[in-house]
Amino acid sequence: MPRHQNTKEKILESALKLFSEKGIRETTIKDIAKDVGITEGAIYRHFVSKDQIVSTLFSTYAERLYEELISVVEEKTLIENRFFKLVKTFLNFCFDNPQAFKFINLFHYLRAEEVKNFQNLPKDALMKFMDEGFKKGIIKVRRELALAMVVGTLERTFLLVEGGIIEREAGLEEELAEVLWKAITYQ
Amino acid sequence: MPRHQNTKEKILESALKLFSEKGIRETTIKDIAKDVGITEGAIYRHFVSKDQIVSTLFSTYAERLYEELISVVEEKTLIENRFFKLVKTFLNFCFDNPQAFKFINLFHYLRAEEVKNFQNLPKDALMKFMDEGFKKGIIKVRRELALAMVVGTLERTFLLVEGGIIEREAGLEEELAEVLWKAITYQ
Amino acid sequence: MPRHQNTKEKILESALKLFSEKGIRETTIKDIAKDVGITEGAIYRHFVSKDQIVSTLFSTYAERLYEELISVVEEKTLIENRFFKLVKTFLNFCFDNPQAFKFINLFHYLRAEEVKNFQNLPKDALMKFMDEGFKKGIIKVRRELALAMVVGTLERTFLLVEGGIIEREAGLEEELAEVLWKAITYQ
Amino acid sequence: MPRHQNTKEKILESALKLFSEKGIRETTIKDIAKDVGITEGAIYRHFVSKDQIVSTLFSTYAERLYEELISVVEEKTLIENRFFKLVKTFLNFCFDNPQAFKFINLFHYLRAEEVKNFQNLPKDALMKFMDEGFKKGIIKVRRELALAMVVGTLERTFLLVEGGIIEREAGLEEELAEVLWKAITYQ
DNA sequence: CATGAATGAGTCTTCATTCAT
DNA sequence: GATGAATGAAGACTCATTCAT
Repeated sequence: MPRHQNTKEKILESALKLFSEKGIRETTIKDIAKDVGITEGAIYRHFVSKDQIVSTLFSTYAERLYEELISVVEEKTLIENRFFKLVKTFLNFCFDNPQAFKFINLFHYLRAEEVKNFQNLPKDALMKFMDEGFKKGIIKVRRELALAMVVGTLERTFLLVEGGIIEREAGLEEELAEVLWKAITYQ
Repeated sequence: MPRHQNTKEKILESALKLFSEKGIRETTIKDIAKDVGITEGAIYRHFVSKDQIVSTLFSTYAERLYEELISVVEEKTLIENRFFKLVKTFLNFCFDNPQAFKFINLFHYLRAEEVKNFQNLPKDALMKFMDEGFKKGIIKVRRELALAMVVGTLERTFLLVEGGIIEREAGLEEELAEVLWKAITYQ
Repeated sequence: MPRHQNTKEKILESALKLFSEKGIRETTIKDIAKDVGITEGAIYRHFVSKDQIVSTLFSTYAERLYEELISVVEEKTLIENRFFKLVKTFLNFCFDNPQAFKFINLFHYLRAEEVKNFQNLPKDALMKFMDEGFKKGIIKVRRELALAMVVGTLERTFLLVEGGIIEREAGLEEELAEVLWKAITYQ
Repeated sequence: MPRHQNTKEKILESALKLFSEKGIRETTIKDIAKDVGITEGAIYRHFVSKDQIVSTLFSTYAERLYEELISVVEEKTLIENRFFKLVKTFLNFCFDNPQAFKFINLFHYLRAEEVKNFQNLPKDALMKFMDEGFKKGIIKVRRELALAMVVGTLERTFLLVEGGIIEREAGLEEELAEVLWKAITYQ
């Protein structure tokens, strides 16, 4: 009868892994419990419901990505430098937390309405950046399209890397950042 | 949009609607039957299982989009013209069949492994195009990144339109096509 | 695989029996299903929840007793005759539906608050009678106490018969009616 | 009403309150522990099981009421006086320990069989009294019915007071005692 | 004595699927 | 082809009880 010190963390970890691999509904509490190495009932000492686990994961990781992005956006450096750093930060987050990133996307698909209840979403940070660039006349494409382009490209790149179609090699971030920067700032 | 030809079609139509709105697992056979206006048992006259409905929907729509794209790719016209037409075709498909497009994406998230069993996926058509453009030296960005950029941008644009963040106005397709074309062909 | 014509009735019957014998919470859906001869899932084709079974039983029997009592109360006969008939009706109901009567009492103990949502409760019929008798000056004890006396005595008599302490012999109703009538109409 | 002497007493107090308010099965060990201000495990330092708490409460209060009643029954005073005192004692117990009285009744409904294992139940004291009165020719109604009448009336009066239908005013006991005494001793 | 995490056996409920009609 | 009652295998959640600390 093991007594873990950090069961709550382990539950979140296992849940994230399973949710991102199989889907939320298709992952059972039993699956999670088994992965953690405890019994189903024990889960409920740490979370009141499966849904709370789901919400906790979403808000945790969505906010974490937002924080990382917004701190770059708010740096007092040249906008172009910040853009390059932003792309790097975004992709690093994806590759460092592939399960979290997939889960965030899945959550958006399955709980579109619920997403609106959360604040500080990653796209808010990026939108702020596009806003600034557009107002300063540096970004030429209107900010919504610039957002779609940057987020869409980075997200799809990540998925293609995951799918084995793109190889993750050094310099990928710079390559993408450069292409994207030109794309949104062309004269 | 076909109108209630026969029961089998109606089932697929209702299922697609519900799957895209609520998710696959969260839509029951009863939900579908009720939406069609028949009873649960009747569904099984037309499909051997819920899973068959899911697979049928995926292959139908993934293939339909592929067909539309490949027919443009294989046209004997100037590559730039084909690119503009490709963007238009892709976005038209999304906006004409938003449920189908959302469902295809959802399927990719929940059944990543299964997707590999299908042939003629939309990305294959686009990949073929990028391949040609890259070999001809017109597309400068390597084809995988060009694919990520185009697909990602278009997909994300659709989602932002759905989310009410981008407005769908006339000229949107041209605007995007232009930006994307420049982005992947910059010298 | 038997197909019953009146499964819903059988469920109510089995549930009433088990609830009155063991209590509501201590009777499981499985117990009921087993008693009916079906599986647990089948219960839910007829009732949306266990609670609906409970409520249905309460309202059915509470109302049935009320109907029987009120029809006597509203007869156009001598008040004393009506009283005798009322006692007989009440006891007959108890002895004919001992499970229902026990269940009604149990429900009162466990769901006191919920009882207030129901209309046409047995006590309302009796209260109406006491009211009339008191206003006419025939019943001397104030109506609330008369109600307590009559209901309390009859209920307790039933329970003592059930417990084997009182024997249910012919004339019991008249004996009780006589004593109670004297008790509430003494000069 | 004793005030928090020791943990064991506090547990019994909280359990009695919760059982009478919500029911036995619907009150959890955690509920009790929280009400006492300790944790679940601590309960088991004082009682081997939830059931032991239940039994302890029943025997404690059933016996307490029995003791109070029997001591009146066995007084060497005029039978009529003792009857009046008996009614007062019974009602006082109800009003002073409403939770205990409700719990005793609930226990009777849910554990009818088990009740037979207990000795010195309240009704035994009253039965002894009725027996004496009947043998002496003072009580004219046979003792079982007299018991049903007295217990039923008092119990129902208590419940109607609890339900807000009868007001508990000074003299209520005498009023009831008088009516009941006449009822069981009429010529 | 007390804590509270964990167990494990339920309990209610859901739902894809079957099948008698 | 259609119906809808029934099955049966989960699934989420509960809770009395145990036990390491």
